[in-house]
Amino acid sequence: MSDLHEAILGWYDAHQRDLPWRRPEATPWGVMVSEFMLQQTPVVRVLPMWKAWMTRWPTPAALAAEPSGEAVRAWGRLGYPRRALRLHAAAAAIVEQHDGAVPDEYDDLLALPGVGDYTAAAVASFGFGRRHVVLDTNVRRVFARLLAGHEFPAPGVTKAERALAASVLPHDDSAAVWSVAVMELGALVCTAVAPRCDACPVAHLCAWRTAGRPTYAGPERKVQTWAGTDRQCRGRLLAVLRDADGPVHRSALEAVWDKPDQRDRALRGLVDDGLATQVGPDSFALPG
DNA sequence: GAGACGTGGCC
DNA sequence: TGGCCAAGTCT
Repeated sequence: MSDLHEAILGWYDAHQRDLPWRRPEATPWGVMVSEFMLQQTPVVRVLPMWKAWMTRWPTPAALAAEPSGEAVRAWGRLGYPRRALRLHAAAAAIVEQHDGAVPDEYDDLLALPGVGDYTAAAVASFGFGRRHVVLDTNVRRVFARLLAGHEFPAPGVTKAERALAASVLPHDDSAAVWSVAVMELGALVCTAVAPRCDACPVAHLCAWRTAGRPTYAGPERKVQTWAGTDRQCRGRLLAVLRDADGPVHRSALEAVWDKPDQRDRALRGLVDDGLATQVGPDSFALPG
């Protein structure tokens, strides 16, 4: 094992967080649910939701047996509620196509709704111990700095970047732990803002640090807009549906957004996306 | 490949 | 205070 691997695996062994989906008793389904919830969402906000979901829906079949609207409701304020819809659809596909067992093959995982390259690789690795390159925002940033000497990776994953990550992926059964260890290093030490190089186990090997931590010079990174957007409007409307016991009247939706055109557009969008249904001339609800 | 898609916390 | 950021996916 190289210095690089020994340093990062050793650091992980000593400093990893105790997260329930990483425990030995965690099931592949538990891993999969955690990966959906963790997409673009901090661990601290996922923890309570994951526990609630695993208690209520300990298997794909349990989730698939309920209406998709219940998944959306139980998603609460985690954000990106289409993830709840897709996780529900993925559970249904697992029941129908895989006898209720989360598939262990990358290609089978990738075919599920809401599962892209990252999630397929993560579930195969962390749920089944298989060997895959796992590229999330943490891993990409760690390798950009450590191996390429850049503060941040390029906006999109490049072939060279994937090849570089593959070149350091262990060939033995430590590959999955290696991937989660690099992710953890990115989450706790090699952070986007104010990285803690003084606490980094591979600072002595880091190309970015050796180069004097040059500031990012690549293409401008996209900034999310928020206030006043359709996205904010959708969030307001869906919150009303989610917090209601049954169908709500149009007036209850009108009360939370004062621009009629935008409100109507957002509501149509929610219906088109399957996050809401119109159940009467002027009433709406979560999908059944 | 750019843009849409939630939410909340931090410095 | 508000821009930035958090284990991405889909179109």
